[in-house]
Amino acid sequence: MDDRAKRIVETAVALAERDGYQAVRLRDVAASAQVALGTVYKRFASKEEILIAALEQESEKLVAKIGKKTVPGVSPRERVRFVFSALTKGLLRRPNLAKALVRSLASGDPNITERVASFHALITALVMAAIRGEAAAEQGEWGGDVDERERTIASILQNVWFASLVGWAGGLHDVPQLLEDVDKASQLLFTA
Amino acid sequence: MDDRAKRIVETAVALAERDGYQAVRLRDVAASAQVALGTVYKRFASKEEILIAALEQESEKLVAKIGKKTVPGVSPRERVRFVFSALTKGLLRRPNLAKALVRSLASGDPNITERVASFHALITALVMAAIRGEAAAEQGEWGGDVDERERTIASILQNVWFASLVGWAGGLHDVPQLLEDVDKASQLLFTA
DNA sequence: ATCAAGAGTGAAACGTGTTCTATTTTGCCT
DNA sequence: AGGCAAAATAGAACACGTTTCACTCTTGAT
Repeated sequence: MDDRAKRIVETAVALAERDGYQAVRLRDVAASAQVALGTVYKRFASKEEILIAALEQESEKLVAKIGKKTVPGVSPRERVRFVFSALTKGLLRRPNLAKALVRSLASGDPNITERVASFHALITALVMAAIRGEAAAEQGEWGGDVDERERTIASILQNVWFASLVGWAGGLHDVPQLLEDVDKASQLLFTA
Repeated sequence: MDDRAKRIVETAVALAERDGYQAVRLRDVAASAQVALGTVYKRFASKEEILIAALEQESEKLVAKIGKKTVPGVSPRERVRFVFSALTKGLLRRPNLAKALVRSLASGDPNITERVASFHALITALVMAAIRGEAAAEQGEWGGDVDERERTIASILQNVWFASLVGWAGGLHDVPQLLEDVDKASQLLFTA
């Protein structure tokens, strides 16, 4: 990502953080990033793509921080709870930004499918590491076998988390509720 | 819902079915429903609200059909699979419409929170009936105790289904994949 | 140093969701 | 029937994502 692209994403993040999705007006983004509107569209195909790039950036930061050291907790359930709690709180620390990012993630825009899949993979890796009680591996770092059951559980938990995020973004429930829902799912899945 | 509102929703459904979300141009909806644009906005606050009304209508039809008789299957897992399969196939029989409706459902628009919650409640009721092996009850028809564990499982499955629908809408995976993901979750949850 | 190609720019233009206004129609009360 | 308030209408107007255009600037190969 070149300099201009970085400025564009940064600006979009700043605007989304202050006033949410609709406040990310591309004319403002361009002006504030000291770039012409055409340049924005040379770098990004749409507003969604800018926000997905922002999500990538933010989530990579978060995942790097969380995945750096071994996740605390004596059981998979505790470790998973820790990871989702850290992810959620990290993301939702800036609620307007988070809502905007979740909205893009859930937009169903076919042009960002791959990016969405990457995000899912990133979270899944983190959750699987938590289940095993390891530090999140760099991709392919550990040659070990991938336990299918663990992958399934991680994927289910991630789906529950994602659906809850969407619910939170729409005002359906608050963060403690969200974390409890994920934890209840963990509880059931890990006693199976 | 009065006559005009019905025509508006019907028209929106027809347009979404033919060419998807972006094809639901409110000027066209108004023209095709023989109504002025202002009248559309007197009935519905936004395009999302029209589509959510359509979702309500469609899902109520589906749920009525599916919930009418006792769900077949000898285990909760089988019955749940049947219900989600019926729901999914019923909804996705018109893929463009389904994508548009899922998109509205996932939009995170705070103005439709209640409607989204109703939808969730509807599905949850259906799934809980399937878990118990009953015909889906009318709300409050049976005075029985609400098993918290069953509600939790139903809610988790619904979240997995919803997240998968969003993934499907974005081209992340196909229907068999979606159904298998929900079934895998069932399998784990019901052996707990 | 020159020049062609690509990148960037500012501005206009377009499409569609949403809002607003002035006018007309409708439904109802007496 | 006459009159009035509410609802509907046609159409303009506005906001913002997106596209296009004509022009200028940068850059890298020769």
